[in-house]
Order: sequence, then structure tokens, then C-alpha cells
Amino acid sequence: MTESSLNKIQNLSGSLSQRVYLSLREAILSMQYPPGTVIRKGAICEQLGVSRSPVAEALARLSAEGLVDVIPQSATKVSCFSMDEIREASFLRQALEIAAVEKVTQERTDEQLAALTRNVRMQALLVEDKDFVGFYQADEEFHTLLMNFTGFNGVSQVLDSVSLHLIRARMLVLPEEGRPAEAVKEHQAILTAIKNQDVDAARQAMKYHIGQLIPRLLPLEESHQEYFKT
Amino acid sequence: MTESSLNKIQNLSGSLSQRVYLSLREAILSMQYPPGTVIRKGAICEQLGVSRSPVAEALARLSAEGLVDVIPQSATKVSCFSMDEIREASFLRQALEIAAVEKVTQERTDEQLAALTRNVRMQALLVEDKDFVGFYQADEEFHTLLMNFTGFNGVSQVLDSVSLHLIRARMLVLPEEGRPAEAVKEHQAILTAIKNQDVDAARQAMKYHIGQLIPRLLPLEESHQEYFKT
DNA sequence: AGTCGTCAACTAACATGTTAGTACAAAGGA
DNA sequence: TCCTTTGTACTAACATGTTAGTTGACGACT
Repeated sequence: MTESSLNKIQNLSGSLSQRVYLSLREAILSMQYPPGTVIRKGAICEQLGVSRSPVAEALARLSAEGLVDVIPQSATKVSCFSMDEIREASFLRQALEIAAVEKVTQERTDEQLAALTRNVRMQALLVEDKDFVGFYQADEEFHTLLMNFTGFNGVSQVLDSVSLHLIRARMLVLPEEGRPAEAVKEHQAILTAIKNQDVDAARQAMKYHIGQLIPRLLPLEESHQEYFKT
Repeated sequence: MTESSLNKIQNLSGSLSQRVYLSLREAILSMQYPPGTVIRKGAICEQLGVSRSPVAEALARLSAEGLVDVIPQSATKVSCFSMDEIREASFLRQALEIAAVEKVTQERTDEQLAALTRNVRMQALLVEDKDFVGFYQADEEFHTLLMNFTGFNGVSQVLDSVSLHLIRARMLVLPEEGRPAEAVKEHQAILTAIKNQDVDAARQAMKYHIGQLIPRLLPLEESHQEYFKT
């Protein structure tokens, strides 16, 4: 692998710093750069054909988000998981998703309900066809739709930023037999509550749904010990 | 004002970038740099006696947090308020504080309850003495205590980062007659719910408490039109 | 007089040179 | 043999030089 494992930044838009940031972030979240990987500014510069300034800025942002740990004057590493961080991220995600689903349940329009219904139907079809990649995307879209239906444009990005560690850790979890089908059922429960404008039911359904991730992540601390903080 | 309105960075710790970041952030949040203020890298460099690199990095972080708007190749300005952003920040804060108070209500220890009780008592005394600055600090401490009692170390920082626009806007609200006393009562209601381990009451009390801020911020859009996005 | 095009001044963005702190390894002493 | 020490190689952090894009004002043309 002499060639870069980074996405070509030519395909991205924005300033160089922005493109470098997106490229590195993608590499980290997709586990192409697994936890513990040493990131050297020089190597990144060479691979992407840019100078050290935009790379430094990108790494500063990743550091602020907790995706990389900078050891001053020494090295920069992709940050390791810690079960505490994962639990915290799950807590934050739960808080945000619950608040969002409560608001949407109360204020939903028929169009919004229709869009969500369409999405969940699609999920069911994709699982039936065993198209798990497609289901994964539809799953993400379901949650993004909910966030956008709150009427607040930024909450989706905030959710992403607090869920970073979850997204990354989830890449390690093999798709368990039957889990996608369960997830669809949970989404349907949420949808039903939204349809009925039952705030308590929506909250409970969402709480349960988000809570399902942590137990599936727990075994990782044993099975991928090398990715965790000691 | 030839002399800097920025805090001296010598008093801060960490890397130069970090210190510049903290200094600028403080200036923005305290409204020393009101919305719309043009920030020139050169001027900051001169005032703080550093070169452009750490300033650039600091501004990049502030930009990512939404405190400054960078106009490419042209200028950097302290971002203006928008009522949408403020509503969104309030929504996010409500989501986090509610989740936190629910968790603390369920899992609280006697020591935690005692610390909160002590804090609220202090609040009442400070209001009685008309020490509103002291009350403001105790108020903040109350919420910080709650966050820390969730057991998650980072939630307090996440709360700060989503509440940035609220903190800044609140600087414009004059202390209304009687409001601090009301706030103490609301804190007492939250405390009582925590004491009784009544999750629903805690949620309702917190929701009400956080919700009180928005109506008090609404008049700003008229009275300080110059600080708002057009 | 009003409008459009041009140009000069200024800025952020980027590239590159310089400094200083860290880590690791080899050598010397206990 | 193990611990300490010292020196070297490497890195992030910082300073500074360079580029390119934007803005606003001035002047020419309508």
C-alpha cells in the first residue's frame, strides 16, 4: 500500500484545510486508520500533496473533537476507545434523540409522517432483500429525518459530533443475525408513537432503541482490546 | 484604547494556540467583542505578541464552534445572533439538562444530594443579600454539579459548547427584578424532585426552568437589532 | 449624473523555514 | 545485569515569506 489510503481531496469542496479534515475524519471513522495509528504530518502532506498548514489545522479540529490525541512536541495518534467515552456518547445521543422525537411527535405534519413511514417501509424491504448496506443507510436517514423535522438545522450535526465514538465503534460490530429486523421493529414502534402523537410512548421507544447499542458494544472491550485505552 | 481588550495570555496555560483561543473566546462571550466585530489576524498577533499560526488555529476552532464567521480571503467577524440559533441552543440545552437530571434523580447518592442542597441554600442567601454576581456563579455551579453527578466527565463541556450562544446572549439581559428569586425557587423544585427521586417531576421542573430563558431573550431582537443577523 | 469596468490595497489561505521539546537507543557506571 | 545518563533523530509548534481572492474606490464611458 504505497498509495494513499485517504480519499482524494480533489473530490471534495471547500478550503484545503476543510478537505484534509474531511478526508482524515473519514479515514478515522471508517477504521482505515484504526485507534492507535500514529499520524505524521509529513506523511499526510506527502500523500495529499499539500503543505503542513492545512494539515495542522485539520488535526487541530480533529483533536478538539476527540478523534485524535496530540502528544505535544511528539506525536499525534488516532484516539483509542474507552468504554466510558462510549457510554457518555450513548447518553448524549439518547438525550438528543429523545428530545427530538418528543418535539416531532407533538408538532409533526402529515408530510413528515409520510416521509418517515416511507423510510421505515423501505427499511423493511431492504432487510427482506438482505441488503444490509442499504439498510444501514436507511437507518441513518431515519434518524437524520427526525433531527431535521425538529425545525432546527444544526441538531443533526451536533448529534453527529457527539456520536463520533459510537459511529466508529459500530464499525467493529458484525451485523448480528436478526438485529436489522429488530431495529426495523423498533423504528416502527417509534413511528407508531409519532403517528399517534403519543409523547410518552415515543420517548420510551426511542430510549429503548438507542439503548440497544451499548450491550452490543460491550464485548468489544475484550475482543478488540488493542483498540481500547488501558 | 490602544491597549488590548484581551486578557493577557501569560496567565493561561497550555500551548500558545490554546491560550489565544481561550483569550478570544472569553472576549467574545463577555461581549467585549460584540457581534459583528471584525477580527484581524494581524491586530491579534500584535496585541498578544504572537505570530499568525496560533491565531489562525484559534480562529479555526472558534469558527468550527460558530462563534466567528470567516469570509474566505476577506475577513473574520464575530458571528451575529440569530433567534433560530438561540432557540436551537435552548432546545439542545434542555435535552441535555433533562437527561442529566433524570439520571441524577435515579442514581443520586446522599453526598450528591447534600452538595446540591448546600448550593441551593447558598443561592437563597446570595439573593437575599442582593449579591447577584455571586448568585450567577452559584447558578452556574448548580448546573455544573448536576452534569458532573451524571458520572460522565465530558457532558459539562458538551453543554457549554452547545450553550455558547445562550451564554453570550444572556450577557445582554439586564437582571430583572425578582428573576433571581424565581430562579432559586425553580432550582428548589428541581432539588425537591431529586430528593424524592421523582423522575417525572424532575423532568418537568427542569424543562420549565430552562424554558424560562427564551422569553426573556426574545425582546433582544428588537432592542439590540444591530447584533442580529438580518 | 449614473453605471460599469479596472485597479490598488488589504486579507485569509497556503507554503516553507526555524525552534524546541520528546523519545528512544546506545553507552557508561553501579 | 540493571539502572542512569547522554546524545541523536524525529516530531509538533511556532515564525515568517508567498499567493490568491475579495472589497471598495476611483475613473472612464454611456
